[in-house]
Amino acid sequence: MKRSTIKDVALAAGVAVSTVSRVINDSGYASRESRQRVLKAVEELHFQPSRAARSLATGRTGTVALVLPDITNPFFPALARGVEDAASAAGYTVILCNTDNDASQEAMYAALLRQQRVDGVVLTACSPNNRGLWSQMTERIPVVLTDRRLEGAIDETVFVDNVAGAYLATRQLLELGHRRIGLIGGPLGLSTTEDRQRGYEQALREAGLEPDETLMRNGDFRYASGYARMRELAEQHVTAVFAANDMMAIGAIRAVEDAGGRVPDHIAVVGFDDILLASMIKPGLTTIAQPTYQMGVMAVDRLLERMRTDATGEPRQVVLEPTLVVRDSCGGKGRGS
Amino acid sequence: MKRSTIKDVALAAGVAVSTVSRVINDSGYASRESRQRVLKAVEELHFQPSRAARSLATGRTGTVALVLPDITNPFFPALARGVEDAASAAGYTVILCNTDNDASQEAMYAALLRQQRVDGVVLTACSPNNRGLWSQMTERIPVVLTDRRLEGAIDETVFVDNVAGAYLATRQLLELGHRRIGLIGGPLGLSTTEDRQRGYEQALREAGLEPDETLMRNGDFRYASGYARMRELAEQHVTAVFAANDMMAIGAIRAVEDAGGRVPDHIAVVGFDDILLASMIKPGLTTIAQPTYQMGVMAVDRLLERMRTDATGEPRQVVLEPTLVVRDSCGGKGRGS
DNA sequence: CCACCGTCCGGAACCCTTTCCACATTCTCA
DNA sequence: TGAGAATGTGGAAAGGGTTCCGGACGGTGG
Repeated sequence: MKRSTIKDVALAAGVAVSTVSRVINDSGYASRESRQRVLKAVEELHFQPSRAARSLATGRTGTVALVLPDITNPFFPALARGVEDAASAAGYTVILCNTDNDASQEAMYAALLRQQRVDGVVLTACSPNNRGLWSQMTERIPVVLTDRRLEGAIDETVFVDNVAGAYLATRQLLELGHRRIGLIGGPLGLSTTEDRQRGYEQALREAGLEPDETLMRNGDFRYASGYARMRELAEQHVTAVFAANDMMAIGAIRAVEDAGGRVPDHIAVVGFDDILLASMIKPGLTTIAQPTYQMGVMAVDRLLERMRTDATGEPRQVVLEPTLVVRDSCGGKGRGS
Repeated sequence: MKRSTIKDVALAAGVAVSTVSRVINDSGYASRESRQRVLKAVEELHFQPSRAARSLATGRTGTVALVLPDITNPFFPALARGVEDAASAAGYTVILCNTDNDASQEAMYAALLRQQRVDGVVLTACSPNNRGLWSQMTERIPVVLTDRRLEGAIDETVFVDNVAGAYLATRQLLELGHRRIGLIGGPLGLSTTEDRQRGYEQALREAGLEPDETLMRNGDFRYASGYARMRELAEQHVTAVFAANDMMAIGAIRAVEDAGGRVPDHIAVVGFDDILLASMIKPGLTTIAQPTYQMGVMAVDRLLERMRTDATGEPRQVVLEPTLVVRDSCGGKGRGS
């Protein structure tokens, strides 16, 4: 049994294809009479318009791409849900692209998406390397950045104020009396890494402390690197650590415990992201909460806006406010979940 | 600057469109001479064939859908990576569909995917309710099930032997001397729930114990339900618990600790899945490892196979073997990571 | 020398829908 | 009542590829 086309419907309903098209798209005129006949035929024939044909005719695909480093990193699923829910509510389909933190993989996807003619892209770039590619893409297809900036390429962005977040985290530790506070930063070259480091330094300076290079290390946002950097920092006799994301913070906690120490008694830890995990581990992780899901939703909102207006209008930077969530890992007054 | 089409290329290369098509698809004959001219023109004009037009002409979209309950559940990202890597390697694009454990949402996606004319679907069904819909879809589009069965609808499946896994988990606890072993099962109606319960009961019976209804509870695979069920089971004086997934197991551990108990000293816990988290928490979670990533890869393999052969040939059931990973949460000999 | 085959290539039909245009009918209001 | 608007409809072009078909050409074997 072949799939029925708009022609079959037209035939069955005794009208022209153009009339059928008008009815199912609710555009232009159609009498009560023919509308009903068409609807009935559609029903009977189980007609489903072909997306491909429609795309070809309209030049729009009803598809947006979500490009991110690795969905396996617990930060991204929440973002993905936000993107998908918002896109799906607006009638769009989401295609998933994991770049695996690999610039060439990312470049491959960029090419693919051009060919696919996706209507928009939500991008968390894995490195600045493909700046050219993406900025070139923006000329045709709206792109909005989440989580990270991509300097000099795309200015349509949605993310939290990372400087402020890191500042909050560090100040929390300072207020608890810590003076030797280590930093486990993210990978070099990412705006998030830089911003969070800046917030950290800013808080220190404000407290009259000079940032100390020997207390600052860079990880790769993964558990194992948090664990390893913590070991190194322990030797520097830090009493507290701010980790640039929760996975590394959790790694750090485990490193302290494995070395026979206790968190927060011997070393206090604060993270960044507030992934689900943060409240499940023991001690509960004090961290900077990002409205991650919301970020995904807003990214799509901006995308839809730009798609509607044909990408005219100034790019906009949406900045969300991070908040401090106090749990047990930093000690002091905190006694949260 | 408009996008260039195959016609532009043909013009630039001084050949017919059909020749261009033959060259870029590497099908049919083309002389060295014209091949080079075409390739040069493609290069110069930055020609990218339109996916939509191609789909329309060939009837294939180069797209597979990944339908799952919720990417936010840490089990699924690994699966998703497997699916995406395999699909992408084969030149396919993955579209992401979160059903949010909602049958009507799932039905909505089923309809959408029909319209999209995806070439295949990797499905983790959220309930048996849409059995009809999916089995109907299978007539046109290959569907392979992962993680869960969908009785009487689709027989092309890839997942682990859940009975064996649960059996392993329970036997581990039995061998450590436990006799009052609680079960925190999954939601009713899922094959995984049933199978894991069966494996649990089987191990008990084999040890001469009769499964005790009062020690068996059902959760929803989420942390909070693990926590809550554990509280109930504690009142039944269990000395060990097998939770049907890791998230609930972690909830259970936390419940024990919050009640002042210790894991595994007072109550031993074994989970199922071996999500990344399992090795990061303290105590390390003893659990049944599933080759989740691999599952995704194999699902796509099966899909491609069925797509190639036009879905003829008997559906196949791929059964992967789960393995026991011993860490700290069950006590005894285990001293893993 | 002729028949046939393999190679090469262009023309045109086809995939399915949207949309523009033209025409016909009915309404509305001066 | 008649002009012009509003409404309803069908035909056909357009969108960008793939693929079938048939013709041209050169080589090979009988």
